[in-house]
Amino acid sequence: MYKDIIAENFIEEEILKDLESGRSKEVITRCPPEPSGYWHIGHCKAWIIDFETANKFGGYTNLRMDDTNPTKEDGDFANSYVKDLEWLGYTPKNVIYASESYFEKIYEIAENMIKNGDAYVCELTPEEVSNTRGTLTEPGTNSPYRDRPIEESLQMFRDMRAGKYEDGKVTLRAKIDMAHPNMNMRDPVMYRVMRAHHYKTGDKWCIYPMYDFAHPMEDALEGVTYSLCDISFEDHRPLYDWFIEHGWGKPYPPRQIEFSKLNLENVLLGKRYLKKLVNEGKVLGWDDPRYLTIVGMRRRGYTAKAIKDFIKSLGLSKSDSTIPFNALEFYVRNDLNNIATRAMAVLDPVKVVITNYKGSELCEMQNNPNIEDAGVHTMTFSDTIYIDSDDFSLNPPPKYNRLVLGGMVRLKGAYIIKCNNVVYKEDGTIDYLECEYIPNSKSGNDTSGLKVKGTIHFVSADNCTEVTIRNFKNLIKDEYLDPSKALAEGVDVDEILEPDSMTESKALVENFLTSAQVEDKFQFMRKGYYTLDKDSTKDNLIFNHTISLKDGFKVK
RNA sequence: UGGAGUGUCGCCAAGCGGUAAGGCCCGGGAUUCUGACUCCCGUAUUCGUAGGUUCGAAUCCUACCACUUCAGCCA
Repeated sequence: MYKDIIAENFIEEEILKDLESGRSKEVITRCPPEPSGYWHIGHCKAWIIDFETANKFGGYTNLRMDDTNPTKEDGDFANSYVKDLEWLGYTPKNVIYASESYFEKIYEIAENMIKNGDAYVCELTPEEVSNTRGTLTEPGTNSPYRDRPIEESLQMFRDMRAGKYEDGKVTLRAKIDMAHPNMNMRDPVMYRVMRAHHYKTGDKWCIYPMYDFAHPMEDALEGVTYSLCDISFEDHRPLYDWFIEHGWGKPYPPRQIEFSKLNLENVLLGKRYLKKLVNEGKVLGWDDPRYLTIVGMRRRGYTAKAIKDFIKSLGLSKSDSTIPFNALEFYVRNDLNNIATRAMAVLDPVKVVITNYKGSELCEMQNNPNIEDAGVHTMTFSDTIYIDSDDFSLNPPPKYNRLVLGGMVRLKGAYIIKCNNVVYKEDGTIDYLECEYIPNSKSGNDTSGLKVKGTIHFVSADNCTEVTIRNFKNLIKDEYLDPSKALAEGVDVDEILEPDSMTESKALVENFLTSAQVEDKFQFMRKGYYTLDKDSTKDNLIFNHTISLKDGFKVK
């Protein structure tokens, strides 16, 4: 059944080899978040790989909360993952809480390992453990408790569970090799004493397994065959394999394979920094449209398809890479172009009076010219309209084919107009433009024979509503390609933040937009893509500027 | 002489001994009632460096160089 599968990346190649050699029989993966923060685009890469890989080989993926540290976790996060995954279009086969499903079994495995002489209870303090670990170039030294009798360790471990030791006093350690060149193999801690209320298991446990021990056991107990993770766990693989061998020891063991993580230029992803900005009120929340969290991107107007297409376009490798932000934007525009409803919106209005026209009439407007059956909606053309200020110029640059004094331009979906006069206010600014329309030039019925170079958008005074637009710039100043690194090096948060990265402005939009629902996506013609924000009220619609259209017009 | 990993176009990335895919970005052109979309065309004599093996190497061998990463009772 896998014979006709063609591997498209190194992970799939490895899987294929395993399947052929009989090392594994099926492809079951897991997406294992620790419920301690919101997901961002970096996590997305991992989840996409987990789901797409399993799916390709006819397997499945579980969502498993890797909740082994109660001091950092919260059930609300766990719930958010289920929602995020659903939005991304992935359905986990099972939603599992490691604490709830595996803690008892992992404990049993630990006892067995003690009995087999593979683990011992150590009474070194955290500081002593650290001091005896050695350095990158020097071996560590054995714990004085390393060779205590098995029976003694077993009893002490049971006492640990029974709550007879204070937090931090004792640990269960794997007996491996304190001189191992890989620091992870120098008798790593398997269990620590920690009295903290767990969001799932409450106060049932006062000892909790460490990630390095718990993860492989969870994978094995769950039947996961491929534990795909980012490259930072590469050094842990020997330990993963050691625990599988000494703690599990059954056929078809799970295999960990690592891939490089996603880095984006100029984007802040560090959990603690995102949290800091949220707490200090510098952003709207975890779902701030400037954040690359799943909820943030969603609120901004990015689509799940765009995010997935982007990540898939990157390919899969183990080399360090940092992707320019515009690579993501390409896929956002691409998808939005296909699904966004077209609408007219004037962001900076200039009033235009059509001197040879009275009243109003309806015009048809395609909802989406790229989709055959997207239908049309009507808008009105009348004697008073608004156009955008940058579509009119008194001193036009070369090749400017919008409206100029004495020139003609087409109003998208309506008539060709000619500007005859500019009426000024007392302060010298433009009050309004006097234009004439060409009667037989209506879109769809144009018999004027006129050819105009430009087409601009407009909104009719009798058919428009004022709305609020939220405009975004990158949260981080351009010069900080790696903001997390800058922060880690001590640069102040306020220094790396782009001032005024979110601004509000007003716009005049077609009336039909008043029936838009939150997250509905529109293309404001010739401007960009906008999404209705959840902060909208009946009287004040707020549109988030998702992304601009590409602008091929270059002055000079 | 700690360990592990990575080095192919500005950014990603195929390539798996037979003579450098593709995408993004960029440049040029066509089309256009969105200066969008779409469509053409262009962009590495060269694969971290130096040797070697071979009829033939980005692919094999040797050495070197650069970068990333690991010393939580975090995950």
